[in-house]
Amino acid sequence: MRKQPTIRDVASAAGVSVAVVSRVINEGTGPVAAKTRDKVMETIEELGFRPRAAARSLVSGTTTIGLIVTDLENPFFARLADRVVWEARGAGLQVQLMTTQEDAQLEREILDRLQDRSVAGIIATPTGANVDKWHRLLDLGVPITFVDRAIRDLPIDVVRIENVTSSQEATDHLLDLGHERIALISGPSTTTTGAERVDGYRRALEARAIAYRSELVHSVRFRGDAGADAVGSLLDLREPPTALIVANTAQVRNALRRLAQTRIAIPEDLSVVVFDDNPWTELVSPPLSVVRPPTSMLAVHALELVSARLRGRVTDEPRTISVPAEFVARSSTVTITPNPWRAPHS
Amino acid sequence: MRKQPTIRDVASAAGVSVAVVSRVINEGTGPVAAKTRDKVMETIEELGFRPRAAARSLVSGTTTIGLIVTDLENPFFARLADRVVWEARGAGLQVQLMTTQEDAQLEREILDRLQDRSVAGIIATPTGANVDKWHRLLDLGVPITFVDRAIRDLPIDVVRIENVTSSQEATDHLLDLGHERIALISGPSTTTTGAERVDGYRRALEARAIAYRSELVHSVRFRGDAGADAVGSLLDLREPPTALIVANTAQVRNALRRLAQTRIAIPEDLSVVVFDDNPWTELVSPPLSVVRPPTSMLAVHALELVSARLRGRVTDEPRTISVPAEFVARSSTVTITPNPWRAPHS
DNA sequence: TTGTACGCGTTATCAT
DNA sequence: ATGATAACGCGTACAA
Repeated sequence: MRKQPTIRDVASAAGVSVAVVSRVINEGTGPVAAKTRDKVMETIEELGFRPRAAARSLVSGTTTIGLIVTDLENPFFARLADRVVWEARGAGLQVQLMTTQEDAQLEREILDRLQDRSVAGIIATPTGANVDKWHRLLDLGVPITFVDRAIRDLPIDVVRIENVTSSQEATDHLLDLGHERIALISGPSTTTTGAERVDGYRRALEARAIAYRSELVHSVRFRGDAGADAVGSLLDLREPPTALIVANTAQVRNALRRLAQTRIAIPEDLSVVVFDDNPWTELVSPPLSVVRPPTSMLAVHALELVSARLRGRVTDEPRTISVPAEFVARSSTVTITPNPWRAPHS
Repeated sequence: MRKQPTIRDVASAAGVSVAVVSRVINEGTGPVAAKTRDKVMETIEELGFRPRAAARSLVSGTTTIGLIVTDLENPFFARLADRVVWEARGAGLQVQLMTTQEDAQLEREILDRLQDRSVAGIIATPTGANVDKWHRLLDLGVPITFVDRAIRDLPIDVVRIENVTSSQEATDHLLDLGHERIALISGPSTTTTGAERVDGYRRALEARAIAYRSELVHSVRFRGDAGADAVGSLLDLREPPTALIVANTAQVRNALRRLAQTRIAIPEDLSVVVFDDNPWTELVSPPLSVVRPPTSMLAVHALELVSARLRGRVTDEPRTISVPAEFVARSSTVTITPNPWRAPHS
């Protein structure tokens, strides 16, 4: 259990002053004789000296950015986090990852903690609450970028999916196949993703003059098993849907599990489209038609935004970058057929 | 862009000394009059003062532990990370998450960085390299716990799965079903998980006096598409296997994808068992028989170990905790049948 | 080119 | 109960 050598230890061991050692470490900050530098480098190596980040960030700034996602079990966020970490490395930034578990109170604590750590920037998927905390961080000059979701009236950069278009496209696909009773399971209407996907769905319907039926639309929470419940009530409908769009990434698994427990055949009885960028969606049977969120793109853009503000001027207007999601038609969606499983009801 | 208030700002605003403010913040470190404390608390609230972690950790220690996993795209690690973060919160610890991408060089950098940050402890899935760095950290008195994998001859706590038993159990299951040509795709033999799972497989075979055939065993890397390649060469065998165990968590998806691209029917042509704790394994068709790693348990134990060393005496011998994995039989494994798809070859 | 000395924000020690 | 002040480890004007 040896004590960490300090810059002073190195200095005295090398027979120079701390200033010289400092200049050797952060090359370019001042002149150092080649010979002296070699000597210093050597002793640094020998003693295994490493400048402590804490002391360093006390005088200079931090090179750590905070990354806030809801939870890592959602493959969408897992991949997002993975990409952000990777990209950050390229930019010489550390990443402090935190998860809100979709809990506003937990998010509060996280934001406090990030402030304590004096992070240089934040990339987050906000719960929607804690506007005061966001304002405080903003006020402190911390560059912030929201990913996936946004909060209204907050001057913060946003990188998002083109939700309306994506949802509309998915709905159109089903309409093209002849479906009219199309169900939608989306996120909470308080979130931008939840609301906008319902909006896109609605527009697609309107364009074909098909009535919007509220009993077919479920805006459910991300946590819990609400996706399964929604499927349940949809199937219990007197006139069940012939197609289903699961636009709530976090609830895709639950919805599918519930479907698997019934006698419903996909796609014969029910065509299904899900919002998910998960490799498993093509491994299930039948392979699922999906709206694939451009996860990597979101990560890249988000990091670019904070990174830019980190270096550049902060006077810029908040920017919003919308990335289109790709619709991938697979085998879970087919032309509407007379619904055999509805027979028993009649 | 306001500057953060310091403890001095609070002190002068409240008309007291910094010492008092400090004592108010870390209650219990010294006597403070109730009246004074209220006054100080009030100004702290008013100014929005928060003690900076950097300055704090300069004099005291850190409350941050480093968590190193290979990558977040592997659901196993994603879940592990999620649980560790959660448990850590309960213990009042922050988590600094880093990913090695299975790259030894990257791991080196990460370990350096963790040292720079003066982390209070480390939980890691080591690549197997950088023994010198681990030794240094150990030497510095940093409590370390390895999860899932271990490195020989390093006095470090380990939380692991009972690999030999798990693998043996999976193999036994297939043997019970009458299979004799059982293929195994495992991790690199340089990793404990890779080697031990082959070992368990081997023991099961020996117990039934069935010859071990090396052409049926593939120890492949975690990264890349080696799992698919392995499946390819197994199917190209003159005498293909009738059963397959994919014991390489990271390669399960690739192996299954490759399988899906062929005309092989599961389980009719090939019984399949995979090591995976992923919800999707029961959503595919047929639902897969799996060896389910007790991910949450691993996380809990790992945190307990570092947490214990953090507070307690460091003199203890390194401990190893082995957690059994649960075998879940589903529909992808059946009694061996005459192999119809082998007919064309004969 | 090199060294000295101070500041960063906090905690802890010792007087008062 | 409170206050002054010395660390903690590093960066950096400024002096030599």
